[in-house]
Amino acid sequence: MPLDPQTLTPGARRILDAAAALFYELGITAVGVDLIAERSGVTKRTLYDRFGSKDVLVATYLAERDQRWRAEVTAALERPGLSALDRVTAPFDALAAWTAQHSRGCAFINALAELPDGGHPAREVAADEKRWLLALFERLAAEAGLADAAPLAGELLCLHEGALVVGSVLPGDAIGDAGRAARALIAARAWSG
Amino acid sequence: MPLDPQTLTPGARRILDAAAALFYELGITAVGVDLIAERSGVTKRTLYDRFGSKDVLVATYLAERDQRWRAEVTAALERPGLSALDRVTAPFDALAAWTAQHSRGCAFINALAELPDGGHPAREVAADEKRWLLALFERLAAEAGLADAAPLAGELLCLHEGALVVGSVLPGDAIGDAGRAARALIAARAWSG
DNA sequence: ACGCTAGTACACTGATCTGTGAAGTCGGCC
DNA sequence: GGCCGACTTCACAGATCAGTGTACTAGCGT
Repeated sequence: MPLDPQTLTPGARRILDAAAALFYELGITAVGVDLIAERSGVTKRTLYDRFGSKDVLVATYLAERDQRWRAEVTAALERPGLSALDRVTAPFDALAAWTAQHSRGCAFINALAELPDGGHPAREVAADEKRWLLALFERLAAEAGLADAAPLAGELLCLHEGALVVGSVLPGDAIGDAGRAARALIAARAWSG
Repeated sequence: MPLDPQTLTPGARRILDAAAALFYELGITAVGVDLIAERSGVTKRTLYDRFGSKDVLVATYLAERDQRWRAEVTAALERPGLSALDRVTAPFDALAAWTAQHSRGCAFINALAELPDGGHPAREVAADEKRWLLALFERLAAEAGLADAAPLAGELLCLHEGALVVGSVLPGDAIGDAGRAARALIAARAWSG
């Protein structure tokens, strides 16, 4: 349902960039297509010619953000010198770097909060991101030889998402807290398994 | 800034009840005052006579939800036969019961996602709820004689909020996962401290 | 009889919302 | 030359947005 963010016309590129910034900072429902068109230096007609609807534009915004976030995590995993156990908590390191530039919390969580309609194309994109991270945690835990990789992955995902939420609401180092807790949970499994 | 949800006229009561259901299910920005008035069997004039603005109505909605949630947690803490360690994870038990009736996630997180404007009266209500829970975790941990109660409380809050988010997005028992992780973190501290 | 509070009825403002229709411009490509 | 894709301009639809003004009614306590 979303467009491929890699194959966009120049106008569509500017539209998506402007929309991404506005959606994230002000909220999806609160931002109208008129504002996006004005901000990207493009007419509303072009916006609809390229994307067809606001819903598709929203889905494409999340799809591109998902691509970038996965690339960030992948890069963190490819850092040299990581032990198998270090790799399990690498997404928390990526998250620390990510949130330094994105202070309004998780775009996917925010989108899900704003778009309760189960049929909205953006919901599937957002849910996919969470599923991907859960599967990644499970794979990394299994590769580290940890027992009960599946339930551990669920626990790590909770810590991860919670850190994202808490960090955007309260002062303090929520991501540091979560990373520390993740290492403690992993250490407990490493001893017993 | 919010009204006292305890001292409402009959009309205001119906308005708040209808608004709470609609805000939670459909989102705050997506719900207009006309719909709230119609749904509560009251004219829009009455809505504005009672609440003054939509923003105050939103803040009052969150304030009442906060009251009810705190009562739920307090009740869970007063169950007989709880050890001091059990009490630390009691909010996770309350959360399990709570989410059985509220499937659209955390009203406060959702509100913060939708209302980026720092001046919105509802933001302070939502942030207060998180601060209260963080302080509660710290108090319970200290009462259980656990070392480093403050950082532990931060970790537990991440697990708690993460469970709320993950549970509303993916299938599976996120709250069970988080509760198990919380007990593991506490056990690790109980041994060392 | 008086005033106070709660609420109704309803028209109305001005702005904004998503989305469309029709016509025209521009450059590149075959 | 001919065509196409990208984009512009502008008007417009129909709905909805938050919020207001005015005039009215019903009940209650004093």
